[in-house]
Amino acid sequence: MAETLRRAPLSRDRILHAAVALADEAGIESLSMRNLAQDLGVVPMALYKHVANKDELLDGMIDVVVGEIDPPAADADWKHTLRRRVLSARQVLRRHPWAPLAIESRNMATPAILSYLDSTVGTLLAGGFSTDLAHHVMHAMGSRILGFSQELFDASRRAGRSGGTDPGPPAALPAEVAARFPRLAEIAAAASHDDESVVGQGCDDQFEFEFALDLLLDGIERLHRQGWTSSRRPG
Amino acid sequence: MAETLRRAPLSRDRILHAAVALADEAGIESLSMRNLAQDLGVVPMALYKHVANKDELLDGMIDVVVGEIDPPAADADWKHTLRRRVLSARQVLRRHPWAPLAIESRNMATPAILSYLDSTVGTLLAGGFSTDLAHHVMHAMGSRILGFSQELFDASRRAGRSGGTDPGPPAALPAEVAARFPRLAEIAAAASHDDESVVGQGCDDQFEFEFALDLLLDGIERLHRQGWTSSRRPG
DNA sequence: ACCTGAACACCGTTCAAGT
DNA sequence: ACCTGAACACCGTTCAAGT
Repeated sequence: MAETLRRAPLSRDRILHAAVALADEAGIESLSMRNLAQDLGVVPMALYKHVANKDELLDGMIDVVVGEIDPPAADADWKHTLRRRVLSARQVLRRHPWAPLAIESRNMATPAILSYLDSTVGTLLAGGFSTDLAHHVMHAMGSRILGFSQELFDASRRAGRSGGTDPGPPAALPAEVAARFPRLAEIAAAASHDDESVVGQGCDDQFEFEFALDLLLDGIERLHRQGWTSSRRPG
Repeated sequence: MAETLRRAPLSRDRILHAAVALADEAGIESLSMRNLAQDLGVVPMALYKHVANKDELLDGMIDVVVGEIDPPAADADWKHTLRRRVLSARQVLRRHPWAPLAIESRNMATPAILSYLDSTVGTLLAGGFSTDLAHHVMHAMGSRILGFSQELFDASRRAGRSGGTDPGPPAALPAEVAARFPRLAEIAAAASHDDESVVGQGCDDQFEFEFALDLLLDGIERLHRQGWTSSRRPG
């Protein structure tokens, strides 16, 4: 009897939150129906009463994450509203690092994502954007609108960990890599930008994210001011 | 004897190209060591003489794909050189639609990717960029520098396929989705932009990709002309 | 020494047997 | 009617047996 009372009765919501917690703590590769069931103190097949299959479980997890993003503050202009919301999305994704890949690997937009995108479009239209420009802007922002960093370049920092020990901080690039790719090494060495006290710390992710975000937002603002339409390319 | 002569002897190269072909044709989810071995007319364990494990196989496949990207043409200015190369990368990825997710899911940059990034940095530095600006530009371009479309928004087009039959073209959004997300429907309806003959065709992926690419390149060009440094934010 | 079949430790999911 | 253990059809990879 103690075993059956140990936890609240199973529900879709409890399953989804347990799955998110498992992915957060152990990584998405540890998320199996069997592991999840064990975490919940339940037999694996019990999960299938609440989620149809693993894909639907992942969709539900994505909706949980997207639901954590702050709603748009309606008191500011479109640019600040959008900027704040994207940065909020980024903070959410930092708590759930598995989410970007999970979202990209699903081939269907979930209701929560559609709702998020819809209200973002609303921000643009309320800011006076034509439907035409709003459309292209949504494409141009791409997954960055959900806070994705999509740091391909970040991978170069991890490029050296082939050998055994991993001593010290990831300062610049390993010597062998730096020798083969000298120009990568050159800009990596510039990574300790205006923060003087931080040397060989690697990149400031928040700075890089805002740099790219503002580059896009400023360009979008310029097109908007110029009354851009499809017949004229940006520039 | 006929069986043993049926194919060329196994090699790492032959394995990698067979794996790329399998992923291209049947999808990355069909790529298993067992399926790949069968395609090659070989016992599964034979593969392990040439690749250490499946992760190394994926790394090798990524290098094959990245190797198909045109080298930079050295005769133009940085902007056109970069633009052409990114568009070349995009064409390559369109032939290998599994590659973006595969690249993002690997946590280590492969030699071919590092080489690609290194020569791209070289283009920027040769164009007179400071190492500082070149560094942030690489981050801002992100995976788009490898031709990634990262069309999150594209997913909304596929949002309606829950029911059974799938009749006709994906014209705008399904009625139920359009009703719940009216502003998404509004900009989706604007998708048939200046091409008058195409109605309800969905988005022009190439147009959207170049729109975003040029938005970034134009913004980058502006910063470069202004002699941007870390102490001043873009804008 | 080389190759390879069987085996191991997992998966997601089906299905029939048990209550 | 509901729940669930065993089973099925897969994985990637180890390992020992066979040549």
